[in-house]
Amino acid sequence: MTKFTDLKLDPAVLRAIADAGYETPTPIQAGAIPPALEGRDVLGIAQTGTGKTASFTLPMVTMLSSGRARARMPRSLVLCPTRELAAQVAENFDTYAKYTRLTKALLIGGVSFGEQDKLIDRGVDVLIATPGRLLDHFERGKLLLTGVQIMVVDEADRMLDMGFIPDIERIFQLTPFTRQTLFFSATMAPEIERITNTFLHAPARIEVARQATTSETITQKLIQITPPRRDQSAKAKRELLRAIIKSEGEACTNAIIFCNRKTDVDIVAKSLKTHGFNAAPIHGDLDQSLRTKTLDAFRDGSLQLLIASDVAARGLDIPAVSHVFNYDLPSHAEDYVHRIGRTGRAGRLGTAYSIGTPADAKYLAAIEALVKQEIPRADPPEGFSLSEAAHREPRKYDDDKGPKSRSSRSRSGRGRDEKRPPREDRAPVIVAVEEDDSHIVEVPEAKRAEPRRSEPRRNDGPRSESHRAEPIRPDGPREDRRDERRSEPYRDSRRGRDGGPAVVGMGDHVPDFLLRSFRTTKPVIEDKDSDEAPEAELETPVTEPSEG
DNA sequence: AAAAAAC
Repeated sequence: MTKFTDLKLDPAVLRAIADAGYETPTPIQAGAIPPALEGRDVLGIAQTGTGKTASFTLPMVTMLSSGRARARMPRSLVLCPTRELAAQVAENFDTYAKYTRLTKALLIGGVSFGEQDKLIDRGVDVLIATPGRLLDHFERGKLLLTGVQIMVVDEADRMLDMGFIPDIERIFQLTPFTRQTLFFSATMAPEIERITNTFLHAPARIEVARQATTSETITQKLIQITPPRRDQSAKAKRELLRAIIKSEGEACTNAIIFCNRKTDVDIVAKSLKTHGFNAAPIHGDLDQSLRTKTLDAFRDGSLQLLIASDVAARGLDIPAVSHVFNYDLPSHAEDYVHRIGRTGRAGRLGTAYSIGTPADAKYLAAIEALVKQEIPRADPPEGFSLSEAAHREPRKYDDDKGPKSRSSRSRSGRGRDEKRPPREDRAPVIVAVEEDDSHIVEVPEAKRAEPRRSEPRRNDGPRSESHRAEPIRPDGPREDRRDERRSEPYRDSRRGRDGGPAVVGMGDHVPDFLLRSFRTTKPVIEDKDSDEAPEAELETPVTEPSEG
């Protein structure tokens, strides 16, 4: 098995890796580092949690260790979709560049320009940025990108979701043609494919899925309630959430509670605090310094419950949490996987509860279609009852629609499916979860991937016509390069079966834990009479959001 | 029904 020491990394980097306690690269690292060190472009198709960050950090530190930065001309550039991810990449550089003299700057929004300007002026080897702030600096004339030798795009598909692609294209065009590009995405949506065809040159393509093992340690439960009135739904969900947290007792050492909307993040956080829980919100509308502080508190254990939007669903380096709660079922099915993947890491046990209401039926269907598994149903904690006349048994609404929840629930998956099939360009079913991104994880040989089968694609036709935004490159017209790519051993697996060992990974692998049948377990209630509630619960209801 | 990111 390959060791880091076999990878031609700089001795200073190897020392830092050894200090961090790692010996064996993950599949994405083993696949991406050698071509990166040869100066080739890399297209890494990998999820968070595969050791992706180190797969570009390590070769970058190695390649940049000779040479020196000039004022305002960074030698390399890493683009990340969120501020937290960018900060995390920066920490990664600190870890692996500690025995070198490389300098770095973190350019993210929400913090003042002054410090960032100073660093840029002095000259940095590595610039880590979110696209908006980077372009902001550029437009202010503080930054030259013509010295960029290596450019990394991290989580490209998320950039796509967030509408960053025009910015990314622009940034590509501001950097020299001769740069080396390391490009990472969890999926290859057509738009992503277009970008890579346009800006990557004969990339080595490495594809891996997350390791399945630790997912086996996640117990999933879905608790469905049907509030009698729609405008009571939020309140009922908060009550249920509290009841679940209490029923878990000591087992819940720390948890992330995901909501779909920022307003709900605030409301739920406030509600939990009011009821005496140690809780704090995090989402994109909060001040950056508060975001950082909250995350730090959660990491060091002084904060027990983190209520989060999907800003925290992916990529964030958060220590293993005992529980994940989906206050809302996510509207993007893949986010379910990302969210519950925040628990059950590193072989520890984790529990993921989701709260469902009739309004979430189509989200639930999409999630279960994606993971090809029913989420095990569970009853609300014993003793839980909705306030007012709410019942947990689904019952009909007062309008003339009739009863709809119970019978439609189990079937809704299939039925919905036909109407709205999962988009083809979505992720292949890559599910599972495990170590955080910033660590290098040892993957047992047995867990390594089988080669991905090439999958039939329906329309390969006119797509290539859309590559008109082609920059002029010194190395000749587009056709030439396309031919070159065709003879490339690492080329796109979908275009040929004889590509050799190009693809490493388990892209279509469905982890065992999703295929085995679940036992529906009832929450264990130790003390049946535990009605005792913090006094706050009785007196301070949280203001109901105006709904509808 | 949304989140994220620039001021």
